[in-house]
Amino acid sequence: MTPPTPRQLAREETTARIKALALEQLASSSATELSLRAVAREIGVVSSAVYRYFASRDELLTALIVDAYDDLADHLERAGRPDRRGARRRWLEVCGALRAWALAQPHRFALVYGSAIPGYAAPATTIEPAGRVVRAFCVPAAAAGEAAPGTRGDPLTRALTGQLAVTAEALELDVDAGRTLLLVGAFAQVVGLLTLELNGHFVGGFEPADALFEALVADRADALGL
Amino acid sequence: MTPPTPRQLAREETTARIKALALEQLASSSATELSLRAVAREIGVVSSAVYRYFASRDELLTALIVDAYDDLADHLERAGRPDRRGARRRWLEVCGALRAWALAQPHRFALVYGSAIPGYAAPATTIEPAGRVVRAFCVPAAAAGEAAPGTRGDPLTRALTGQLAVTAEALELDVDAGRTLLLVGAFAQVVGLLTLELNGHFVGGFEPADALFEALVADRADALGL
DNA sequence: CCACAGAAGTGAGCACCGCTCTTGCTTTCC
DNA sequence: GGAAAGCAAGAGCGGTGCTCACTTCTGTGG
Repeated sequence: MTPPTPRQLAREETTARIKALALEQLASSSATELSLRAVAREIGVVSSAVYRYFASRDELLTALIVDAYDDLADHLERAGRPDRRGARRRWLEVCGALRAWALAQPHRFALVYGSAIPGYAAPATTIEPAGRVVRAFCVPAAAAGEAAPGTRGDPLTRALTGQLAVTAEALELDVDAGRTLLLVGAFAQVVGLLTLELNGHFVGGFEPADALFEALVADRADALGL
Repeated sequence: MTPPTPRQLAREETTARIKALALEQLASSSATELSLRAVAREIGVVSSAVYRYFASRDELLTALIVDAYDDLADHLERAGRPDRRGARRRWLEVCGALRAWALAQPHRFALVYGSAIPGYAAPATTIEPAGRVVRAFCVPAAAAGEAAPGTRGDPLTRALTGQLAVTAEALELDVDAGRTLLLVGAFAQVVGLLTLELNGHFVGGFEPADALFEALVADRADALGL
């Protein structure tokens, strides 16, 4: 392994600067308003120079998305790390961490869980870090507890059971189909709540939405037998 | 009431044409890509002429959003209209109608429940039709059934109970706090599921997501005592 | 040590965008 | 019939993403 040349170092630093500046700009506007030209202007370089680092605006966006997934996964893993707290407590805190992260940087949440950018098709690069997030979300709730969805005795269809098994497998989670179903449902609920909250659908009703969020998360913890 | 002059008629027709074309364009790209100029080009008019009908791009978007809410609310109301079907069946069909609507016109779903457009702040005009939607979602589940969230005996906080009551009041629903909580949770879950599904987060896991959706909705129906 | 390949940065340019403003034409209303 | 209001046109401003031919810089191998 040859040591990195100064040039490589410079390149990495410039790349990081571009990403940081882009993120900053994103924070004060929105995904649509990310302007390569503005970023270039701010790092004191002509717009076309940025294309040495990112082939297109979409590629920059993708880099930011991957970073966001990774950062979020880190947060969740930290909040859910195994320790003396009980499983319920840990899971509740993971949910809280997810909301805190989303509230602190709504633009990043929108980037990963908001509506798709124009023609933008998420490249395969993003699916692994995206998986890390939902894995971190599920882990504390996977270990302990007995529970099954209350599907009034209707057994899950074979197809669904299969999909659930595949998903659990892909996330390296050792949980049965019923529990996986509940976990996916809980994740969707949290994403939905945050989507609604961040987009102002709760204005006039739930503001702040802290209590609402906590009550619903507690309800899901109960259902999961935590 | 004087009869509408030809000019007024023409104006309405042009307005409708603009909206229709804009929607069409939206369907094949995304909210970001709605171009006033392209719309103008397509109806065979110079770009500045469109500003006689909508003061800005945002105003056009707002009009489309209101239309979308109204259309969705119509669909849900139709799916949930009281009849010989039981409450459970009706509510399940409302959920199904919501998903069907979203799958059939993902761009419109993104418009109303996706991440906020750039600097766009939803004007007050949108909150009433938005309310219609969630009301239609709740109505079939409001009437019958006994159920409470499984918050392990922890009573809801006073603040939350208040918020829930205000919300139920605003939606003209006669339901207690616990039930309102579950309904809001169910709505968030459905929105979350659709957000994830439409943005490709289920690729490789749940595809199609029909069975997943149905199982989770059935689970919520159980919790609601339907 | 220094020439030279390749990387980094430049600047002009293309086609597009939202939006404004002036300038005429047409319809409505008194 | 004439004034007022509505409508469309077209030029223009400042912005966007992206390309390309060009120069400047720099690290390395002979």
